[in-house]
Amino acid sequence: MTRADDRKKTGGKARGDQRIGPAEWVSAGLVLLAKEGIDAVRVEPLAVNLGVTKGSFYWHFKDRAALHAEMLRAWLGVGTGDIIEQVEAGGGTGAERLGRLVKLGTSNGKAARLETAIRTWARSDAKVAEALGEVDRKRLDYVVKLLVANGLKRDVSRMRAKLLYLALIGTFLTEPSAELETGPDDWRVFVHTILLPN
Amino acid sequence: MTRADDRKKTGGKARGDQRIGPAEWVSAGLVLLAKEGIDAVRVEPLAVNLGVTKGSFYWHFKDRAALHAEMLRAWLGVGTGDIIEQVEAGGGTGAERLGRLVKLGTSNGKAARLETAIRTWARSDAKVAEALGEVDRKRLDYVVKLLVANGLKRDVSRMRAKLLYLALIGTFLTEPSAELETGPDDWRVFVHTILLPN
DNA sequence: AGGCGACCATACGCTGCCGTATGGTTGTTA
DNA sequence: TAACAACCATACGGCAGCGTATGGTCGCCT
Repeated sequence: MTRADDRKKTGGKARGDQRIGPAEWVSAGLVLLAKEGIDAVRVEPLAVNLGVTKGSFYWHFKDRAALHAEMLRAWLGVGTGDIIEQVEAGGGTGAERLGRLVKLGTSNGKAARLETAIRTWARSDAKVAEALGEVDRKRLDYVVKLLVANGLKRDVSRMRAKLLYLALIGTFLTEPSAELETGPDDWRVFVHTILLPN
Repeated sequence: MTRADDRKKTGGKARGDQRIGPAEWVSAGLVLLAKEGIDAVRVEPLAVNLGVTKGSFYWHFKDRAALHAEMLRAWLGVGTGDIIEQVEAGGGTGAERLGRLVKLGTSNGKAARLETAIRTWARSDAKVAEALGEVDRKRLDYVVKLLVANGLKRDVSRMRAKLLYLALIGTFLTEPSAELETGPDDWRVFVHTILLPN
């Protein structure tokens, strides 16, 4: 709307505004998904947001569902490996890695909201549920590995990892709550509890 | 639709089908909320579901927002006090009560889905967020009380209660996940971990 | 210069939902 | 039984969003 008007005013020249490709639609879609959920990810509002019209969208995508699918694919790329790689890259002992993992998992409020939206989305879309299950499995396995490296027995580690991971998801959902505000200090205590000898 | 036709076919007599009052709308609204979220709680689909038309709705409610407000009020009635009273009514030691609390909190899959939907709802509605904060505060205080009764120190109890409660909310959100399936046995271990001496 | 493909705007019909207006049907009460 | 209130159906105008059709505007290539 605005940018389109600008282009008209300047005589149709494509001044500073670059073209809108699939990546821009996906990115804007993820922002909207995080804010208002999957069924708020609609074509025309997104078009207004990007300063184009639906004509652009239906050139790059078959329909609304195609965008949703691409959004899921995009999230899977950064949702699984990124954090683990970041933690591993830092090195250090098991406890240090565990601390970094929690810190990375809890510091990004936007990523938390996005993940919650995807988890909610998974309830109405089997494809999303399946993909999310894979992500959960990989993450859980990694946490278990860290706990085992910290001296806990394998079966105990499984339960403790589950408890910690579920609590992490819990904070994602309760993010804007004053009562359940969970800061870095809280997480230090949580990790300490998780690492307690049996 | 169907029931209205039935009534016409039988000559207008109000046979077995009772009238639809505000309570029925609220109840059906909560079912839909649990299934598809707050912005799926729409007037006309609900009307079809209840076998009436919108004419009925706008007699009992001012608008859609009024129904949402009543739904929140209805949930607050059963969301806070009910479980705590049920746990307290059973008596027993602190550990026994804690076990019952977790059992009650995790056994109702429908209540879990509803609560998750309300938590998501709270992100876009300040009134809901405030009410939910109150619920969280009361529940947390109760869990802390149980942990203190079990011999844990007050500050430790606060952290452990938070951890346990967050994990509970986490299971609500991950309910239909095979990877994070959390059964009664898991919860027994969780409670055992929570009760570990510092 | 002309043509071609990539990209976007515009206009259209369709559907689902909101809230209002209005009239019909039921049960109750004088 | 006549009037009244409670309750519901029907019809309406309006808006938002979907997907399609079609034409316009760039850059590039020959």
